[in-house]
Amino acid sequence: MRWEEVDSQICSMARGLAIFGDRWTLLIIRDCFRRMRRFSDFQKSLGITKHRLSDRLTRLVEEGILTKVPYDASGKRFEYRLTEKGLDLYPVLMSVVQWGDKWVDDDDGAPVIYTHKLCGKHTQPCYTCDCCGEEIHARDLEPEAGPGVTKKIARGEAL
Amino acid sequence: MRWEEVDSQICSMARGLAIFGDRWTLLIIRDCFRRMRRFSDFQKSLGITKHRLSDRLTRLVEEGILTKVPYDASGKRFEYRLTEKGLDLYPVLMSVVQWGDKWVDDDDGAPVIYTHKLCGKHTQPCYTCDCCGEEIHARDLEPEAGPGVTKKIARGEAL
DNA sequence: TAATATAGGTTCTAAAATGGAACTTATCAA
DNA sequence: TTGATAAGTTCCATTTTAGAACCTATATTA
Repeated sequence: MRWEEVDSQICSMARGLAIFGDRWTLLIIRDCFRRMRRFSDFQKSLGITKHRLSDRLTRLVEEGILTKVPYDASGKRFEYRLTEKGLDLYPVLMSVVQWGDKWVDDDDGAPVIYTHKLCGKHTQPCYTCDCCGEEIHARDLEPEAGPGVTKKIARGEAL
Repeated sequence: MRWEEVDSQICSMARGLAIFGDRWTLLIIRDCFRRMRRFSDFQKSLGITKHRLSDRLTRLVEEGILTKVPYDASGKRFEYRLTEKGLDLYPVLMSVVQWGDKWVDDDDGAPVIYTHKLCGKHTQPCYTCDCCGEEIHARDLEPEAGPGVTKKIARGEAL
């Protein structure tokens, strides 16, 4: 299978990764969360080639994760800003950061620590059940077919 | 910059993505969480070429995310199983799934829904502050330099 | 006003990664 | 003993990427 076809899987992970699961894309989004907005800033930060960067930004705009906003009088220079769809990637980034803090640490500890603006304390955000509030670890969840599958079966779209 | 060099950044995200932030790797890990363990099963599930799969599995074993366990008398056929380091990627996968459920839905709804084994209810796991328990959204956290940066500065390793 | 710098790209080429198919070696099952 | 299955490896054509050079329009400086 070609990588372009992975989004044909009935799987939210495959569909998500088809958009941002390649080299560089999530790092560009990381920089957006760091308030970076301009072409040249991304380029300096990442060391990615202009060609690649241009390609990735175009795709992120097409996918509705970034918007292009003109920032000078000419209207021909643009900033790239996270949309709501892009901002919603925050948990994805934070979970990668937390895994990295724990497992690819170089013995100095986390490069960045976080204060929760709401409660004012240093926080280690964690994944919890929205019903009981308990932290969720691997295998704590039992999956079953959801409407995205059962509706298709009901319509006779075989699986 | 070459992709291989991204892990030189003092950034847990870059270091994590250097390991699993390319095509296929996270989908292989997804299949591991679905209890898939054998070469041919991964191949059927993903449609990836054997060459690519062999390469990715080797790297995941090298990185300590999977272990290779012989499963027959000959000791020459192996299963691939998640290590603790691999199991810890669960929040990464779940946050991608949740984003996909919300944003690349095809109007039928989530392909998979989850029951929390502990409390027995359907759950939408969410990111919360470990101090106050409130859900965390984009921009709710204030980042500051952590020991992974300050210690390096103290040792005179410029940034 | 001319020259230079900066931003945001595009075009070109060589190198690296990928996809697809064929081949290998060893076990298993009929 | 024949064929099927598992777990790969090797080879080659195609696609993607990195790096550099080039382009165009505005902004700044001399």
